[in-house]
Amino acid sequence: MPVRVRLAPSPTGYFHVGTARTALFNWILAKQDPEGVFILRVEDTDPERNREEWVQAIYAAMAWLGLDYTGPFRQSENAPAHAAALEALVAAGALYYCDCTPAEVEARKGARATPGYDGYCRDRGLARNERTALRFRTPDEGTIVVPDLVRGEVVFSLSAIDDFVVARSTGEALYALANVVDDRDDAITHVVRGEEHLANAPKQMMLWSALNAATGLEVSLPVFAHLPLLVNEQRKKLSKRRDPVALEMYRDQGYLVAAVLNYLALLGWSPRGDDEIVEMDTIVEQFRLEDVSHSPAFFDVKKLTAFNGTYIRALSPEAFAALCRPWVDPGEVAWRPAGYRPAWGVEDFDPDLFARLVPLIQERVARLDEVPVMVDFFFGEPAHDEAAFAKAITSDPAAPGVLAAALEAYGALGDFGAEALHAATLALGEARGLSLRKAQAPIRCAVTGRLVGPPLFESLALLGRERTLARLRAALEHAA
RNA sequence: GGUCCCAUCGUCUAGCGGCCUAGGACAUCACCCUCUCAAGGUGGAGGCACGGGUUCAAAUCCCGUUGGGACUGCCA
Repeated sequence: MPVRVRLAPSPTGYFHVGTARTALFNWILAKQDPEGVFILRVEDTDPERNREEWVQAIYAAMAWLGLDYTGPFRQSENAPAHAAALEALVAAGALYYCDCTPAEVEARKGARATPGYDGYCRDRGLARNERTALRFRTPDEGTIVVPDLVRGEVVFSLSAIDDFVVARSTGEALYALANVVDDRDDAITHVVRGEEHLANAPKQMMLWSALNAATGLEVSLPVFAHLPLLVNEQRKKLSKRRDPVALEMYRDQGYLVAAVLNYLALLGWSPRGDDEIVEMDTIVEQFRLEDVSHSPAFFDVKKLTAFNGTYIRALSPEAFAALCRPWVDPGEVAWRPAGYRPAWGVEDFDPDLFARLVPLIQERVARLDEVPVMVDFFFGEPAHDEAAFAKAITSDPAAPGVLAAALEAYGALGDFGAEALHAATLALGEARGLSLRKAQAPIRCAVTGRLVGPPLFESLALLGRERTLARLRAALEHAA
């Protein structure tokens, strides 16, 4: 039987990195089977919380990740099937109407050892009205075994599972029911999702069987796989409210999709051998649900960033330059990080110059959003960082002499190349008893506005004699 | 409270009874390289939560303790 898996996110907020990992694992499973199918099904059955912009965010995130799927489908599209399932289940006596308000249920809970709904309306024989929700009648004793490819067989005690609601008093199906009906209709073979859903599995299995019985169908149950949670430093489940979980944010910061995917794959799983930087083909080849870790994983941005740096350095200069465009080219680009515009204008940007800058910066950034500050002095006047200026120039008694000497030596250079600049600077430093390290500091600050940056002499050569000398002069004046 | 899950360096993990004086990666420290910053190279520090079993032999199996976590909605 071909693998049929699905991602079933609800459009109630940013696309979560945890959702991305779940998507990846599902996608891998489908890829491993020549006939495998990966479905994207947006679970939009809660009109109170869903927003159209969030469903668009799901599509955008999946597109960025490059995980191809069948769909997208929306759970709301299958509403007729949900209604039919409800009807069949009622007819079969698997469901009953309940008019208890949440407050009443809460009140009766009291100090009972097993809270939750107490089955008050089970045998009241209520008819449907505008105040009745539909509950599923669950067995009071016994156990149910959830087959889980990650954890083995998980045994649940039925006494702790209360009669849960499957339809609102408005008649609309709730997640509990809709999810099962959709999985059945989509012929899902493996339900692969986060561990927070583990407790839902026995309910879904019972519903699935009841549905088969009520409809005379014999659709086989899916097998489950509950992935370890992604947690924050406090070891709490990553939350949309307090943790940086929006996938979009990582894209905005200049993380490469390949790096993100590679890192995500390592959360709960690991490739054979000592290399953690691996191609997706290798991951698809080696991945097994049985090998997935059982314990929660901390989403470590530092490690992700290190991976990203590795991926950036592995890029061809051309590919790197192309990926940098949203951050450096003020002209028309297809996409730009939220809230970001280059600090320089279209007329100041020179793509050819940027191409020549690439070798100087590619190995110096771990994220694409670090690029602008490395190259800004090429496309505009250096930012006036007074703290840097004070440190490298004002507070250094030798600085004015160095700048003046550089002005003279650089002006006299026949060839304004990096090597010549290097030699000239070395010489003017030696003349003052300064190491190159000391001598380059005020020059770097005068020309780039910063204490750190790409290699100085290559930068000066690319900047050109005229602009270099102008900035040296300006710094000298500013210092005086 | 109840149900369920989990437990190897700070972090992510390898380990599936002897190959383990526990391997790798990120982070960290030192040194080398060096015009700043990186990158790169070399080396170091750092872990099997605890207590009982089982076994000739346990990080690996069993039980318990402790500690984390998820779920417990007319949300998904």
